[in-house]
Amino acid sequence: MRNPAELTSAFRARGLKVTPQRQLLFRLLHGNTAHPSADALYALAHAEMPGISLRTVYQTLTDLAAMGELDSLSLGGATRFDPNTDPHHHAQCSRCGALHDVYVEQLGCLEVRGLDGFTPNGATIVFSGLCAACTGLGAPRAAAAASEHAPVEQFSTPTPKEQSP
Amino acid sequence: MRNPAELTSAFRARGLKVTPQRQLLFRLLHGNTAHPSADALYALAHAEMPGISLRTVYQTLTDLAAMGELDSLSLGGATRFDPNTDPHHHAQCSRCGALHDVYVEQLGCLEVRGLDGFTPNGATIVFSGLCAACTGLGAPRAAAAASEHAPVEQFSTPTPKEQSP
DNA sequence: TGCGAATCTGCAATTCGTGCAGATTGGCGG
DNA sequence: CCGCCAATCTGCACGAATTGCAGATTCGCA
Ligand SMILES: [Mn+2]
Ligand SMILES: [Mn+2]
Ligand SMILES: [Zn+2]
Ligand SMILES: [Zn+2]
Repeated sequence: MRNPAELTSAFRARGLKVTPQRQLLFRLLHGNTAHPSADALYALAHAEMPGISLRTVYQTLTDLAAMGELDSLSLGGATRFDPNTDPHHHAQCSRCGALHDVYVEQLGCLEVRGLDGFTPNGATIVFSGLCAACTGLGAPRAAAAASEHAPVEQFSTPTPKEQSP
Repeated sequence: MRNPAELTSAFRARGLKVTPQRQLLFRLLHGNTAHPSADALYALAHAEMPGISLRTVYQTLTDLAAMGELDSLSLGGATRFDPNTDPHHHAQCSRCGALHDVYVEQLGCLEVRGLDGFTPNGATIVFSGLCAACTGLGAPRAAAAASEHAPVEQFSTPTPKEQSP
């Protein structure tokens, strides 16, 4: 999603008002890589603005998502919001639930069977496993971890050439 | 998941009882490719056994999933259950919500960046688009259809050689 | 500065499940 | 075939995550 200043313009342009509640959320979301839930954002927002309502957080997140400034992820449990709208995928820790961005290339080499008649418009990939912090710790926390038959695939990692943000 | 007769043995073996409610659900689920929600199954079950409780449907689905006889899918909205536990992926229609099985090969050729420290255990792919029945019809029904920035990738389809079920 | 549409906030209502407790029943032992 | 009792079932309360409402406020243009 764009920065707070740009969002301010974008909102005004659409006839939407720029309230202090919205400005706070713009700020809390910009560059946020935690993929927070509405509740998590409410906690952050509430710390800086005790009077803000959870309802307003939901409303603003919905608006931003509708404007394409946020992606929303339904992975079981509360919906998580993502300010990073670049095409990318995710890796979710089955123990702590943390979500990390993952960039996947060469999607074109996949051989897909069963799409007969279905017109794909995009695909979402979610890797499941243990995050760095949880590796080595006990079993998964959530119930939905009955993954005994999960295919342990191996994925190639491209040469880690420099990145230019 | 296994057939009703095998499940009956499996349940008895675990000290679990085989009640008429469970037998009915075994039958309704076996070979079911609709990826039904608990509610949908309850509707089917209720037609044949008016007295069955929704609670029992939930309970049985949970048990079957825990035994690895069913996979459960959290894709937003109600959890969907899948008797097909072979490793596979899904294509969901953004208009009617229908889910179709999709088999993906060559996962190993994917170049994945960002998994630093994360230990992947498996991946789930969900293709989004329009199913055969909905192709040509209006826009998506559900709200979560703000997919203006969805990457329209192209996937290769392997030679449709015969299948031997 | 004023006004009115857009917002905000608090709370009721929904949707999807899960926790409980009392009434039933499957399945083994006698 | 009979009885027992743990495993189940059913109905309902409760909880989490959202969404619908309505009255009180406030942003932003005139
Ligand atoms: Mn992301
Ligand atoms: Mn399936
Ligand atoms: Zn973790
Ligand atoms: Zn469809």
